Amino acid sequence: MRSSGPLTQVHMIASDTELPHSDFFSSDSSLLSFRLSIPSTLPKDNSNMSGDLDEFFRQQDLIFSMPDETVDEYFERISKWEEKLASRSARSRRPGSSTHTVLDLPDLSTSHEQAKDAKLKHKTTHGDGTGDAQTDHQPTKRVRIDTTVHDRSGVIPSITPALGNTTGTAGSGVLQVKSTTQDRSRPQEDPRSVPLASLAEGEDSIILWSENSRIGKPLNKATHGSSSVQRSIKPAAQDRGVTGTNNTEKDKPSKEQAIRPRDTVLKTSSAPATKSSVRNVATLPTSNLAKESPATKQTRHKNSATAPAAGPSRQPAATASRVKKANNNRPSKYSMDENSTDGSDGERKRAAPDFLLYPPNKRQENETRPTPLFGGNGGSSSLNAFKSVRVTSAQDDPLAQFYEKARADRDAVWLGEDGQESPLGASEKSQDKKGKSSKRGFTCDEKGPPSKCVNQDIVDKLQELQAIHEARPTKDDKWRVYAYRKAIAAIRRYSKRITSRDEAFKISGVGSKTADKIEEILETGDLRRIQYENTPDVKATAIFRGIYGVGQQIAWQWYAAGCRTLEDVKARKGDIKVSAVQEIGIKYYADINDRMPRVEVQGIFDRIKPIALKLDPVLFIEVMGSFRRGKADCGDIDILITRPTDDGRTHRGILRQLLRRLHQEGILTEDLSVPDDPDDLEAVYRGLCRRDQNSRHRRIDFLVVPWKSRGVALLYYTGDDIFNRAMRYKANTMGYSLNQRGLYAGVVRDTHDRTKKTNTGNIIASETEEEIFRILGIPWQEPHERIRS
DNA sequence: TCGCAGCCCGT
DNA sequence: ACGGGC
DNA sequence: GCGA
Ligand SMILES: O=c1ccn([C@H]2C[C@H](O)[C@@H](COP(=O)(O)OP(=O)(O)OP(=O)(O)O)O2)c(=O)[nH]1
Ligand SMILES: [Mg+2]
Repeated sequence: MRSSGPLTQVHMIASDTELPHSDFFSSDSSLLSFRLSIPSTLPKDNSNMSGDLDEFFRQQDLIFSMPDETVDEYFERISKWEEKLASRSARSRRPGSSTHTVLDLPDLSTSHEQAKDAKLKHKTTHGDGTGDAQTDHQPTKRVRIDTTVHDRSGVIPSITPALGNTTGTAGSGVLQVKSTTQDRSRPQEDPRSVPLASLAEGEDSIILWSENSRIGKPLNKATHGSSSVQRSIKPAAQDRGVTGTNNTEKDKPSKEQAIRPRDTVLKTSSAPATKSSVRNVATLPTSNLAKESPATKQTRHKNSATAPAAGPSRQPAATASRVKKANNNRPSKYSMDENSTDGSDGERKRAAPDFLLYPPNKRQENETRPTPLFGGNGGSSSLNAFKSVRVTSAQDDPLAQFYEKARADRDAVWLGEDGQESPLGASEKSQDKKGKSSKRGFTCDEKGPPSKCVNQDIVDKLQELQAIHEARPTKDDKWRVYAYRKAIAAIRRYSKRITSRDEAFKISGVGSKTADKIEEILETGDLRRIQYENTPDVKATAIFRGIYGVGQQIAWQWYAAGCRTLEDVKARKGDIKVSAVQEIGIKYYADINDRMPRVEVQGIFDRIKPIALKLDPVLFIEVMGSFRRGKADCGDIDILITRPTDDGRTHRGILRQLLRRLHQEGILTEDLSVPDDPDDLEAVYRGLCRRDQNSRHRRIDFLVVPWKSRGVALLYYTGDDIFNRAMRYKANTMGYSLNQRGLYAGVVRDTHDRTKKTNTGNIIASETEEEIFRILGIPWQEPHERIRS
C-alpha cells in the first residue's frame, strides 16, 4: 500500500469497551474521532470470535489508508485529545462521588511520553505493558488508545468504535466509512484508500460511529479481552500482525473483564451464528456490570414494591383473568399473558410490555365486549366520543359502521372510579384526573398545552437527551430513543410531581437509568450528560433531519461533507447530493416542520371530501392519524379511502382521478411519492397541499385500501405509532402477525431474519378494529385512548 | 440476555 | 439493499 | 433504555 503513494495504513481494532465519546466531542474539540459503520455481517458469524482478534479484524478488512500528510495531524489531534482526557478525567473525579472514570490512555507514538504519563496517572495497573509504547519510534507510528470505562456518570459510553469494512469516502471534515456487507468467504479486496481531504476545518473532526456499538465488546472478550480500542497507524500494511500481537499482550488492565465474558462467548458460540449469538456475548465492562447490578436488583425491588400495593386489586384481576381469545389462541410466548392480558390488571402487569396496550383506566374491563359486529347501528359510543370532538352529529358519522361497540361504561371507569385507588395505584392511574385537565376523552392529553405537565422540567431534560441520541446513527441509540419516547410519555401522563428516584422508578417505562437521571434533575436541576453529549453534530444533523427525505444517514453524510447549516446544504457544500424530494423538503422546510391546528385539517378535508365523493358517492373517505385521535394539532393530514363492494364495484383507479382533481384545484401542490400502481385497490400517496392560496403548505397522505382491509387499515392509520408497534409486537408474541392488511395466524418467520416470512400465514381478521382488539386480548380503546407517545 | 412492527416508495 | 417515512 |  505504501507503494501506492504517501499512504499510511491505519489499522483499527474494536474493543469491548466504549469510548467516552463525549470527550471526543468536547466542545472545543480539536480531537479526532471516528464514525463508521459496522458491516451487518459482522455479528452473524461468530466463528471468528473465538479466533485471534487480529486475524478477525484482518478478515473484516478493517484497514484503510490515509495520506501521510494527514497522519501528522492525526497524531497531533490524538495527542491533544489525550491530554484533554487526562485532565478531564482528573477533574471529573469529584470527591465523595461514587462515580469516577478511569481511562487507560494511549501510548502515542509521537508524543507518547506525555500520554503515557497521563495514562499511568490514572491507571497504575498497567504493569509492564507499556513496552510497546517505547517501541514506537520514528519509523513506526503507532497510536494506542486503551479506554476503560468504569462508570458512566463522567463519560457517556454510547459508542464503541468497532470497525467495518471500510469502503468509504471522505468528506472535508468527516471520514465517512460506509459499511459493505461483504461476504467474508470472498477474498478481501485491498485496503481502501481513504483520502482525508480537509480533515481540519474549524470544529471539524473525523467521526466514526459504529453502527452497533456493542459489536466490539464480544470480539475482544472472545479473544484476549483487550478491552480497548487500539489504533495503530503504521507505514506498511504487513505490520498488522505485529500490531495485533502487541495489542494482545498489552491489554492487561482489561483482561480481567475479558475473562468473564469469554466464558459466555464460548457458551454461546455453539449456538447458531446469529445476531443474537453475538448479543449474548456482549457484555458491559466489569465495572459497569457491577454498577448495574444494584439497578437490576432495584428493578425487582420496584416490582415488589409495587406489588404489595397493587396486590390486592391485582390478584383478583389475575384471577378474573382472562378470556383467552376464544379461538385462534396460539401457543404464545407470553406465558402469562393470560392473566395480564386483560385489561383487568392494567397496571403493572408482568407479562409483557403490555403496559403500552392497556391504559390504566381500563383495567376494570375484563374483556372486549361481545359486540354487535358492525352494524352501524347507532353510532357506538366510541363513535360518539370521537365525534364530540370533531363532529356534531353522531348519526351521520361515516365511521360509524366501523366502530364496533361503544363502551360507555368505560367512561365511568375513567372518570369516577379512580377514587378508590391505593395511593400507589392512584398515582399511576390518576393521571387523567390530575395531569390534564381534560377529563374525558379528548384530552388530547398528549401534548396539547405544551407545558402543562407538573414534571415538565424533567420532561424537558429527558427530551434534550433524547434529541441528542436521535442524532446518533447507531442502533443502540435508536432503541434508546425508543425507550426515551416511552419513558417521557409515561412521565407526561403521570400527574403527580415526581419527588424521588423511587417514585420515578415505579412508573412503567421508566427504568433505573432514567430514574437516576431524574434524581439528578431533581437534585441539581440539570443533567451533566446533556452537556457531555451535546456536541456540534447534534445540532447540525438535527437541522438536516428536519428536511423531508433526510434521515440519520443522509444527515451524517452531509455533515461529513462539511455542511453545518441549511444554507450549506442549499449551496451543496461538499458536493452533496440532494434528491428531488429533499429539494422540496428544503423549499418548504418551515411549513413541513410546523403542525397545524385541527381546524385547518378540517378545512382542507372539507375541500377534498366533496371532490372525492363526486368521483364516487359511495366512497369512504375520512381523516385518520392524530386528527382521528382528537389531537388539537396535527403534523399532517392522513386520509383513508376505501369503498364498499356490495354493489359489485370497487374504487379502483379512484386515487389517480382524485389526485388529478386535487392538483387542478390547487389543493395538492407537490408530490413526494406516488403509488406504484395508482390503479391498485391498495395504494399510498404522499404530497403537499394547502387549503388555499393563503394557507401554508401541509403534508398530506392518502391511503387507499380494499374494503376487506378497512378494519386493520383504520387501526393502523389511527395509530399512534407506538401503540401500533406495541400491538403488533403483542400479536407477534402470540404467534400472529398484524399489519395494515390483516391479522394473520400461522405466520412462520425465518429463524434468523425475522421480518422475513417463510409462510405468510392465514388472515383471520381485517374488517373491524374491534375483532383485532378482541383476538389479541386487548381491551377496546377509542382512538383518543390509543396514545402512547 | 434478548428483542424492540411491518410495510411502501425512491434511489 | 438501503434510506426514509408512515 | 426498558421489560421480561
Ligand atoms: O412509524 C409509524 C408512523 C405512523 N404509523 C401510523 C400511526 C399513525 O397514527 C399513522 C399516521 O402517521 P403520522 O406520521 O401522520 O402520525 P400521526 O399519528 O398522524 O401524528 P402527526 O400529528 O404527527 O401526523 O400511521 C405507524 O404505524 N408507524
Ligand atoms: Mg398524521
